Amino acid sequence: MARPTIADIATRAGVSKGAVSFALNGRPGVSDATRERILKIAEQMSWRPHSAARALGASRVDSVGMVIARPARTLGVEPFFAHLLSGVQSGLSAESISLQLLIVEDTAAEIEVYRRWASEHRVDGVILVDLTVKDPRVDELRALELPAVVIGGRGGKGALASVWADDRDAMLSIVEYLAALGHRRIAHVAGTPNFQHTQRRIRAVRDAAPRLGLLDAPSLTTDFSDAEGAAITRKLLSQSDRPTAIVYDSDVMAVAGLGVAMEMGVSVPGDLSIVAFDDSILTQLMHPALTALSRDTFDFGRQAAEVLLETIADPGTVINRRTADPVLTVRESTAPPA
Amino acid sequence: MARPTIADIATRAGVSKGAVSFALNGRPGVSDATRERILKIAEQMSWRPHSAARALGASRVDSVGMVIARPARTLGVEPFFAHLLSGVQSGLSAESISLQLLIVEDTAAEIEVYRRWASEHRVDGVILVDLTVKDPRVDELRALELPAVVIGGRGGKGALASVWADDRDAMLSIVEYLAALGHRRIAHVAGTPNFQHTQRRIRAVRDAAPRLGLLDAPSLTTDFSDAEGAAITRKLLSQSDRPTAIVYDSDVMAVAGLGVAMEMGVSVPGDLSIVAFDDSILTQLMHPALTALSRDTFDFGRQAAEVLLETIADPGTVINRRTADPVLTVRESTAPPA
DNA sequence: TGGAATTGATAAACCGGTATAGCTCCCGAA
DNA sequence: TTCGGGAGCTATACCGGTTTATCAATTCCA
Repeated sequence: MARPTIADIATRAGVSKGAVSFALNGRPGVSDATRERILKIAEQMSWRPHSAARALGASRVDSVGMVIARPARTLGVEPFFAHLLSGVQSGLSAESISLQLLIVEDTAAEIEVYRRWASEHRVDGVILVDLTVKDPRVDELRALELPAVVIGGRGGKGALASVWADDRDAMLSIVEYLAALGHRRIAHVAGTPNFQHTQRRIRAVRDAAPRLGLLDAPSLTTDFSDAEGAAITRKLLSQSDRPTAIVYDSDVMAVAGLGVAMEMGVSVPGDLSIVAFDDSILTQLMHPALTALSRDTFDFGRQAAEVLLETIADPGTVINRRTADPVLTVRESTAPPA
Repeated sequence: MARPTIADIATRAGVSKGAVSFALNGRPGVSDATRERILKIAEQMSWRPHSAARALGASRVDSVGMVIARPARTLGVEPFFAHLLSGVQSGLSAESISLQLLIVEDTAAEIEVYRRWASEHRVDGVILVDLTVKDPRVDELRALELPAVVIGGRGGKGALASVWADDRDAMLSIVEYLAALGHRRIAHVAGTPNFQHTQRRIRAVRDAAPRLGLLDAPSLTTDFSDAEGAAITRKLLSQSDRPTAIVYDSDVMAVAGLGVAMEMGVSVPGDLSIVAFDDSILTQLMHPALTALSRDTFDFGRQAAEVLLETIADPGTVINRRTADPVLTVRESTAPPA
């Protein structure tokens, strides 16, 4: 028989549907002997619950969603999301909860997706990335009463659950490392200005500058694209008092920056040190290989999944979990200034 | 009222549940006036169908699945999947069908996922990538009676629906281009040997060699990783009669190969021409920028989604749709041999 | 020993839709 | 005038689970 139902099992076992349901879900109401018998029959018939049927009765669908609002063009290159996804899945697979992934163009579309998911009961909760300042998604999700966890940014005033790493400390460790090498003119090619993590990193650079005796430490924002990363690098390196070190907020921009430096005849690390705030295979493929800040992105995803499941189970408590600190991996692109 | 049901609408409109269902689904059974009235009320109450309820009655869940069986480590770098995903989604969004994405370690795990999805009725169909020779997934899916479409490889003897591009012609165009430049010693760093597209590309190179008067045209297989791409390049460039041109089956391997060449003091394109069989931002970030074969991956995904939906609607007919031919984008990494 | 509490099970309602049988009008044709 | 038939709608079964009310049989305790 294809796709048996609990009614089939009940018939075969000579009991009622209810008894079968109790047995399969390990809840009281049947004797151990009967439970044993029912389980064996279910196993034999290779029964599996019909997800829709279960979702209709109990009101959970055993599925969570994740929407990424970035143009697909800038998305693919970064291993970040692939690692994050794998991590999220490993965190979900234990409970055999499935993941719905959606890539959309902008935040408006993303919010639209949340509304649809909520009204169609398609997901039990969602995972948020790229939190911005005064992010409209936070209020929206609260209004929809959709459990959520924010990746990489504290939920802020107890709003949403979150999983985060200390961006500030990480950025400080980079700047301090460069300062210790002797650099005094450090530039920071930052990401999208309204992302919270961008702001935190910019603030970290600004705060550290006087303490470390930096002559100049401008943070220049971009849209995270290789094109803008390259353009800003060109501008920086054309200045009369050009920086001796540049910190990039993503590995892709760092690679683009390296290309510009080579093109302009600026030797790396001789004339310019380069650090990427995010590690991946990309940075290792380059010549010279790039010094980069490594985060355990997989673990990040895994923990986000865990926190989300806890939040779904108990929407009352808001979890803010801090993950392992990122580590600076020194490679060939950094050296003392000439 | 939160989350209204059709019963709520029925009450408000003073009609029965059935009438509401007819009206909302645009089927006969209600007058135009009544339909109008019901639609307006549904709109006012911002009603949306409960996906589980709908899935239970009609037996479709309006959701399709895609499993990628590659270690996450090698996955992220390639923009290929991100573009493919976006394309798939754009093809699905028209019918507001959702996508379940899963990244697993190997084919065994992938098949396990299909079994689960089938028995739990979680998806209406699946999209297959990376078809291998004698792929076990084909028989499995047939046994599960799960509609499927294969991306980038003809389904083979009418088995599964497919969306494919002509790998053979594409590879021929690359080799012919290099031969026209004057290259006679061309190497091919191929991908995983048991992938069907790998075999097709290898065969194309082998068949073209004598016709174009190539002295040597070895195809060397890899696991698609940057590490193996680099290792094989090192070996090739160490030979006494080293190739004057290398074709790589992926952009990541081409980038790794370029790195090795630079490291060994082999100038590109002076001493060595490099072509990547797959384009992305990566190839453009390099110096020199890599000549690469561009495929419209987004469109590929979109068409796969369309074909899958047609297959789900009518499982009888097997569609084999050929997509636009790939185009060779010539950049700085190719030139006549020294 | 009788009544209360517990155990093991059943029948039936329910979740929110879809599908179908059937009922009531109303119109036109014989 | 009557009957057939279609339009418009209702009532109800159904999908495959979960959950609750109910009930009989047993155990417990005073």
